[in-house]
Amino acid sequence: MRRILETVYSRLLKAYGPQNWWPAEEPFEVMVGAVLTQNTAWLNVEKAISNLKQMHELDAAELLDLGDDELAELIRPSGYFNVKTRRLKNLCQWIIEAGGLAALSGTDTATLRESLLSINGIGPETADDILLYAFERPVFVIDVYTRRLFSRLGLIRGDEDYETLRHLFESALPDNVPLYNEYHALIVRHAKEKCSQARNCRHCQVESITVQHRPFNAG
DNA sequence: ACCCAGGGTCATA
DNA sequence: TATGACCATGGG
Repeated sequence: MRRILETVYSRLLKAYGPQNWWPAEEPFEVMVGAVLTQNTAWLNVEKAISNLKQMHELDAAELLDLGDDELAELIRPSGYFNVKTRRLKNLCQWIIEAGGLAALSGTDTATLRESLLSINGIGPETADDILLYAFERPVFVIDVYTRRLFSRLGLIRGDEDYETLRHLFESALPDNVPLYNEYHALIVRHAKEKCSQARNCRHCQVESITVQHRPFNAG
């Protein structure tokens, strides 16, 4: 498994180059973006974050001071604005109660993950985006693109539990934050690629991998 | 005019 | 446990 995952990674990297995620300037902006991008095109999230940054310093206390209607209006372009207003405030409240991001950065990864998941509106994927891209913890993010790519390659079925897949990838790969960072970013980059139907497009360079069966006498 | 995008929660069976 | 409804904008 490890071998094939490294092969896929190297092909992705060769096809698309480093993606240098997350597209944000600071950890709190990563966290906000992770909530706003739930089932939403990133382009719309950029508009919402741009609105927030124009009107306010981007920090938890500042967002909590906004009225719900005011915050909702600012993040309107990202869709689900009423739901996301609640979720953002839940996240901000959690940060404040914990004593800020600096205090949270001292928490071990498993505890931090459980704590994030206890926030209403933060599910496994959003939590892992935050853990990996804001707190720089070695957590492999599972999303629909990950399921789609690796089920196409015949490595998974695609409908496994989130935790099942996360553990599969994390146990097959070394704990390596830059690797997990780049891997997930490349999967998303790859998913946006439209296959031109022409042979040798970048999409097919990645997905045409043949899964090698281990010879019977190889141990 | 349609379709879906870097999900998650809640109610129901 | 497992489906289904719901949230909502903007780009292709």
